[in-house]
Amino acid sequence: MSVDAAREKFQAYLGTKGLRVTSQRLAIFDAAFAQTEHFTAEQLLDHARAIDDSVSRATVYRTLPIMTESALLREVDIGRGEKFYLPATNNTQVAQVVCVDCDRIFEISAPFMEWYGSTVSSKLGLKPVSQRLQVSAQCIAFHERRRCPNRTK
Amino acid sequence: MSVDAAREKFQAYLGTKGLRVTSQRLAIFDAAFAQTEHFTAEQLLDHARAIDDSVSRATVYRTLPIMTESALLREVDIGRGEKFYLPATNNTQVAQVVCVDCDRIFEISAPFMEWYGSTVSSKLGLKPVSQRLQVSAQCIAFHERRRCPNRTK
DNA sequence: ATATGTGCAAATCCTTTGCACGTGC
DNA sequence: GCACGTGCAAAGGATTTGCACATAT
Repeated sequence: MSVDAAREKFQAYLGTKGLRVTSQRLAIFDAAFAQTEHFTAEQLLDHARAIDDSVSRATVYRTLPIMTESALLREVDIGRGEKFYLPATNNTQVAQVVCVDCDRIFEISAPFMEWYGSTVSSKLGLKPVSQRLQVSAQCIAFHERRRCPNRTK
Repeated sequence: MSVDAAREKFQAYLGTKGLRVTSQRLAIFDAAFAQTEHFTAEQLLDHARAIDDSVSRATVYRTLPIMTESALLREVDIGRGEKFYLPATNNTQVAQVVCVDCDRIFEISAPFMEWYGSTVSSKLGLKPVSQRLQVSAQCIAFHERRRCPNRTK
C-alpha cells in the first residue's frame, strides 16, 4: 500500500469514527510513514514536530491507538518498557527476533503462529484473538568483541 | 522438586554468590512457593508480609531477580505493565494463553518453540537466547454474557 | 454552534535507587 | 568488623489524564 493510499485510509477511518482530520494527526501520520525501522512514541514525536512543531507528546500518544486500531500501524511490545511501532503490512503473522547486542528488531514471517493459536486456544475453550512470538538472540561472530555487526549507532 | 529441595537450592545459590541468607529472603521464598497461580510483585509482598511483616517492597523487588536468575522462579511478561511470576518447572518450553475476559494466564507446553528460535536466529547469524510465545484469547460460550467461566473473582 | 481536539503540566503505575541504619558471616 | 542487606521515601521512565483554550465540521 502506497503512502498516499494509506493516508486516504487514515482520513476515511477518522471520518467513519466521527473523528476529525487535524494538522497534527496528519503530521503524525506522515512522520510515521516516513520511517523505515521500528520507532518509539518519543521518536515519532520528534519526527512529527519536524513537520509541524505544534505537535505535542499527548497528541502523539492519543493518535497512536487510532492508527493501530485502523491497522495502519502495528504495535510491537518486546517487554522493554517502551513500545515500538511499524507501518503495517497485510501480513500479521510475524514474529520478532531481537538482538540482545544491538537491540535491533527483525521481523520474520511466522505463518504457523495463527494455527498454533487456534489449536491451543480451542483446547481451553477459548477463541484466539492474537498471538505473538519473540526470540531473543545474540550475535555469534562478534559477541566476544562486544560489538554487534548490526549495530548502527 | 519439593519446596524443601527448592529452599535448599535457594540457600545454596545465595552461598555461591556471596549473598546472605536473611529472614526476609526466606519469607519471600516461602511466600512465592506457597502460590499455585501466577503472582505479581505486589501480591508476593502481601504474602511475604504475612510470614514476616518486616519485609519491604524494595526487598521483594531486589529478591525477585535473584530467584529468577537461580531458575527458581520464571518471569512472565504479558505486556500488562506488571510482571507475573511462577515457581519454575524444568520445562522452559512453555507458551501462555491469556484470556482477555478474565485475565487468567494458562501455561501450555510448546516443545517446538526452541526449534523455531534456533531456525530463525541462525538464518540471521544470531544465537537464540530465549523465546516467548503468547496467545490472547476470549471465552466463546460466555462472551455474550460478559462473564468468563474461568473468572474467580 | 458545538462536539472534538489540543497543549500543558500534573498524575499514574510499576519499578529502581540513595541513604543511613541493621545484621549475617 | 565489615561487607552485604534492609526499609523508607524519593526518583525514574513511559504513558495517561484534567483542564481551559482552539478548531474542524
